[in-house]
This record gives sequence, C-alpha cells and structure tokens, in this order.
Amino acid sequence: MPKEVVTIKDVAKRAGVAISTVSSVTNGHNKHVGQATREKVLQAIKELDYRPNAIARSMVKGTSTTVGLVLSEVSPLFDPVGTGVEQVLTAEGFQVFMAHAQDYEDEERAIETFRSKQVNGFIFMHRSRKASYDNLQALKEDNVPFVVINQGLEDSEINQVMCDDFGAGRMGVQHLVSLGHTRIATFCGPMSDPLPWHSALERHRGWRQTMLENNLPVREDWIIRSPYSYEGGYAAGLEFLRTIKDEQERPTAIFIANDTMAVGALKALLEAGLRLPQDMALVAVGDPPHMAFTYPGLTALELPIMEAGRVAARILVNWIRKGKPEYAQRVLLNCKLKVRESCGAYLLKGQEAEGDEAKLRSA
Amino acid sequence: MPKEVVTIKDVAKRAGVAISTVSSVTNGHNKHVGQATREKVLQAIKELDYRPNAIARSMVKGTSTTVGLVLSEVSPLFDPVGTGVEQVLTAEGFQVFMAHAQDYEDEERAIETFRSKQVNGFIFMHRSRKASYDNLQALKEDNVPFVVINQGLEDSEINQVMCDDFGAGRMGVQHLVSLGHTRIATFCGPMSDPLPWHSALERHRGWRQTMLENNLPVREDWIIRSPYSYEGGYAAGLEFLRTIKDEQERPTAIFIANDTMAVGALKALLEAGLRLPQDMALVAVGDPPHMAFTYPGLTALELPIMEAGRVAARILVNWIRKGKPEYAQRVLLNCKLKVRESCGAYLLKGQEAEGDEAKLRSA
DNA sequence: TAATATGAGTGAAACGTTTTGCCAATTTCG
DNA sequence: CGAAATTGGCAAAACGTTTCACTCATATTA
Repeated sequence: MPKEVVTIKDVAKRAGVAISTVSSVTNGHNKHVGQATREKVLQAIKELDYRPNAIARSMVKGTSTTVGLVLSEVSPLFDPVGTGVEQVLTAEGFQVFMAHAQDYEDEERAIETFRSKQVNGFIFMHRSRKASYDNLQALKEDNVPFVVINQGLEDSEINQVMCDDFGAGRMGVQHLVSLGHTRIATFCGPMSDPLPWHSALERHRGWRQTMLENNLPVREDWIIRSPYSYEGGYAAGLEFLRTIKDEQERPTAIFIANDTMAVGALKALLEAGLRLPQDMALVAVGDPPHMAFTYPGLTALELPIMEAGRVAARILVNWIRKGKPEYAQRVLLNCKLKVRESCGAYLLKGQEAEGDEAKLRSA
Repeated sequence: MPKEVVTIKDVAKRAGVAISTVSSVTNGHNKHVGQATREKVLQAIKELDYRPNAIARSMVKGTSTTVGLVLSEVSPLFDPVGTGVEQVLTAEGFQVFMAHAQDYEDEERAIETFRSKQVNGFIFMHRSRKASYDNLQALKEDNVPFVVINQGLEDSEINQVMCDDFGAGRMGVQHLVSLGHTRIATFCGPMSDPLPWHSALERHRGWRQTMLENNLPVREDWIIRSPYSYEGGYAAGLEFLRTIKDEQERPTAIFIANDTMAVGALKALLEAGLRLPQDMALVAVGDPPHMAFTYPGLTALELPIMEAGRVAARILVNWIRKGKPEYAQRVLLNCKLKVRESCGAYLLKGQEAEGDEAKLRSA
C-alpha cells in the first residue's frame, strides 16, 4: 500500500539519462546539460513525483541546512522570538529544530541530539542566567556556531542579542520622574532564586541607578521581589499594599519589571480600590499587545523581542556561511516607551485632561 | 582550526576492531560483542568524543525520527500547543521541525521541505478552516502520517484533535442562564471573512442552539462579529455600546468567543463606565492564565490546548509506529468552566455576597 | 587541415552509518 | 571424542545523493 519511494535512479531510468545528469538538473547546474535532456528529465521528475532526498544530500555535502532552536520553559515571549528566528532562517534556506529544555540535562540532551543530526548551529533563549553555561562552553570548544538571546552572559566570545533591560529600567523611572513622581517603588523579578535572571537584574539596576541619579530615595521595603508571572505580580501587589498601609508618605508610582507581573499587580491594586493613575502610577517592561488592553492601559517599555529573534538568526547565518566572526557581537536592542493611561502621562501631552492631574503632579 | 569530525571509522581504528563492531556497541546489540571489546570501544568513543552521525543512520535505516510541526500565523495558543506536541514527541524519541506558514504556498513549501528531509509525519495547527485542505489531501494520497489540531475538517479519514468549541458555547450560555440571564449577546469571531474559522463557527453554534433551547431571543443586532484579537474585542465592545445605547431592554450578559477579544471588550466596557458583573456579565472562551488576572477576573471556558498538542502527538506516533489506523480518530477534548468574577456567579456559590446580587438575578 | 576548445553526458567514488551473511574459535553435549 | 551449537568478530553491500574526472562529439580557430 505505501507508495513506492522514487529515487534519482528511477528518474534517470525513466528519462533515459545518467544519474549524474538528473542531479545536474535538480541542482540547476546548467553547464553540463542541454535543453532537450533537461526537459526530458524535468518531465520524468514530474511524472514520477520525484522529491530529492535531503538526507542523502546532506550526507555527501556534509551539511544539513538545519539549525536548532533551544528554549527553556514555556513563556509568552517564545512565540515572537521563535517566529522571528524562523522567518529569517527559512528565508535563508535553513530549517529549524525546536526543543524546550526544562533544565540543564534536558538541554544537554537536546544539544546532543541536534548535533548528531548535524545541525549547522544553535540559537538559545533561556530565562535564567547561568543554567546552560557549561553546555555553551562545550559548543564553543567544538567550534559550533551559536547565538544566545537575552541571557547577558559575561563572555566576550559569545554572540549575544539582548534587549536593553537596563535602559528599560532607566527610561521607566525617567518617565515617572518627568511626571513629577519622587517616591517610586519597584516590583522586580527573580534576582537570585534559584538563579538570577539577567533581565530582572538589569531592569532593577536601571531603576536603582536612575533613582540615585535623581537623588530619589531607594527604600528597600519598597522593593518587592516576585516571579515573572500573573500570580507573582498579584502577590507582589498584595505585599506592597500591606507594606505601605501605615505609611505617611506612600509611593506614588511603581516600576514593574515584567508584563505579566504588571497585569497581576494591577488587579491587586484595583481590587484594593486604588484608582490609576490618580492613586498610583504604573509603568512596566514588557511585550506589546498585552498591555495596551488592560484597563487602564499600562504604560510600558516595549521590548523588540521578535526583532531579537531576527537579529540572532542573521548573526548565526553569517557565522555559518562565512565562518566564525573575528569579534563576537553583543547586540543591544533598544526598547520603546509606549505611553498609555496607567501613569497619567497623556495628561502632559495635551490629550484629554482630567481633574486629577494637578494632584498627581504635585505628589 | 575546525575540529576534525570523528567518524565510526576513527573509533574502530582506535579500538582496533571492525566498524561493524563499533556499530553493534553504539546500538546496544549485545549479542555479537564480548565484554572486553565492548569496553575497548566505549573507551575509544569517549577518548575521541565520538558522536554518531544521525544523518548517515537515517539514510540506511530509511527513517529520520523527525516530525514536522506546521503552524499558521503567530498566536498565543501556539506556544502551549507546541510545547505539548514537543513534550510527547521528544519523550518518544522524535525531533520536531517547526514552521510558521503564513499562507497556502508557504505551507506547501514547508511540507515539501520537510518531506524531502524525510520527516515521519506532520502535525498541523491553523486558525482558519480550509486554508490547507489541498495540501492535506496530497499528504493523504501519499500515505504520509499527519494529525490536524483544532481545524474541524469534514473528512472522516483525517485524524483530528479538537477542543469542544460547541460545548464551550453551550456551557457559556448555560452558565449565564443558570444565573438568571435571559438577554445574552455574543461577540463572535471570524465566521466567514476571508475564511470561516471552525472555532468561531462552533462556539457561535453553541451559543445559538442553547439560546433557542432555552427559548431565549436570538437577536441579530446583539451578535457582533470581530477578529480574534485585543483590537477586535475592543472594537466589538464599542460597537456593542453604540448598538444598545437606546435600547430599553438591554442585554445583561455577553458570551465572547475568544480570550483576547474578551480582554479588549472588557476594556471598552469599563471605559464606558459599566461595572461588572452588576451592569454586564461576561463569559469568554479561552486560555487559562490570561483571564484570571483581569479585573474583574473573567469567567471562562478553558480549552485544554496543551493537552490537545499532546494527544495529537500521541496519535501521530502511533500511526508512525504501527501503521495507519484502521479508523481515523476525531478526538474532542472537553473544556472546563472556570468561574471568576465577571458574571457574579460566585454569588450563587455562597462566597462573599454583595448587594448587587438580587439585581443581577432578577435581570 | 590539424589542433584546440567547447558542450553534452557519463561512470564511479565518496559521504557515515546499519545490516547481513559468513567464518573461526570455543563451548556444549551425546 | 566428534559433531553440533554458541560466541565473538569481521567484510562488504546498501542507503540516495553529489562531485569529479573523463569521454566523445562537434564547433572553432590558426
């Protein structure tokens, strides 16, 4: 029942030519084949529904035009990243193997498997910082091309693409300061436990440094640590509310390091009866579509995450094609401030004014 | 500089045995190799850091232990689906090629490429209904194993895994009815333009049939069509507000066919000053994490989307291993009602009572 | 016209495995 | 003790391509 698999040999026989001639045709080597035979071959290919076996080709060519994309756990970010990566890779003629690796061993297995499948390179995207460093080291030693997204490794020999997390922290605070806020709390992500996340560290550093530069108070009890998640944000919100309950001089704004956290935090604040932006301003770092449609819409530092995927793919392709770059790159992609309602910032822009403006700015 | 690639031949030489002996060892064919030689070989493998070439193996074995996962455009659903698919497939020893196909031609290209790479099968997940039917037909003719997720094709020879969209519609309405609602509007997804989406059709059918069964009015002007997106939901919300502005007997509830739509719609309603659930109840069909953390939390029919990926993968693996199943399967996964705040349903469950309860139930 | 260049097409080696059939040496057993 | 069975190991074929060196015509050039 299974349809016979047709090989180049069948085509050759059908067209009455040599195998090598068929190969020339399928590979577009026009040099050595005349118009007439070419057509005979094409005809035979069509009639037999011949599909060259890429595996066999890979074997003799010693390359697979294949790349491994290794991600850690599920995250809303991965789809845009994966899409960006794949767009470029497909356009360049590569196929992509995908693997979600839960931990170090998982990842090692995935790398082994893909390498035995002769991938030409890897792209990694993890959430925490050091998880895979040994694996990368091994790859480096074997001269396997790879690029790391959003991990902030301190290794100048590794090609990396990152979003400017520090800048996001800085711009977030700066925006709040420009609106007159001086007491700015922050909800930051997992900075140490079990592993420090680069993005959490950097965004927090941005917050802290910008606070200091503006001579604003960095109060440790206004720093709430929490996982990057809806639940985490919600919990952080509750903790925050407890913390400031008895304060005279409450914070007037919160810088939140992650989008899902921000959504969770928003819920906690709203449930407590706070109004935004009048009672509390929120600014968050995160991914676009999500945050525009909360109520109120969240002012955010948007990360060009899909672009990060594209850039990583381009770097990888270059390495594969032209050999190891003399200097490894560390690409930093800037984020963009999207002003929405959660900070009242639009008030300054001359859009619909509301009564609470003055209150907010004098806060 | 590039490290020499070590082959089975090198290992054989190093260990002082034949190639076939090495092969026996790496494949665990204990039959034909003694303890001493086995160890010599293992030793050599370790020393040389030998990694069998899976491409070469594929060639002789005529199989690739590889599966193609073909998705359409980016969607928040794809990450859970992809994760589910990959979990099972990896556990079963397959690797997964991933491709996002924007349109029919894209998809055809992806299929061609993957087939030439000798994948053992395919899993498809698309948003609209008929996009890829011809491609699937071709696969069928060539006896290539494949499974389709969430597309609702009317072809009893195709293995399909779906979430029970009709049931979601039905349960959504039923829930509202049980709370006393009688005037129930609906925001439905793309049911015709440019292509009808199965899920939109089915969820809507669930709504309509359950309305009729309960002798409730099916008013065409209370049916708002909109794309599955935040923007779509927001726009639908605005249109809805315009529509009911002058009505005496307004709807008291809306069944929304999609999660992102629901979030957008929620924003529109809240901006218009409506309170939920007092002024309007909302129930939506969608993915878990998202909807619990809106404010108010959205009561939702949750789709087991990751599980759908797992089930699809299992069916595919079975087909690949044991040959074409005599009867194609059409697996329908049930959804689950998650009661949150947007319908006031918790009031009935004896949780925190609020003053608006009576009002709502008599509506 | 002879020498040479060009064009069309071929045969065979090579890629790195797995598998099969075979052989030799050893063990088992009647 | 001799035949049969078992064990350990090997050589070579096969998988489906690409590539390279080669041949044989025919066309071009001097």
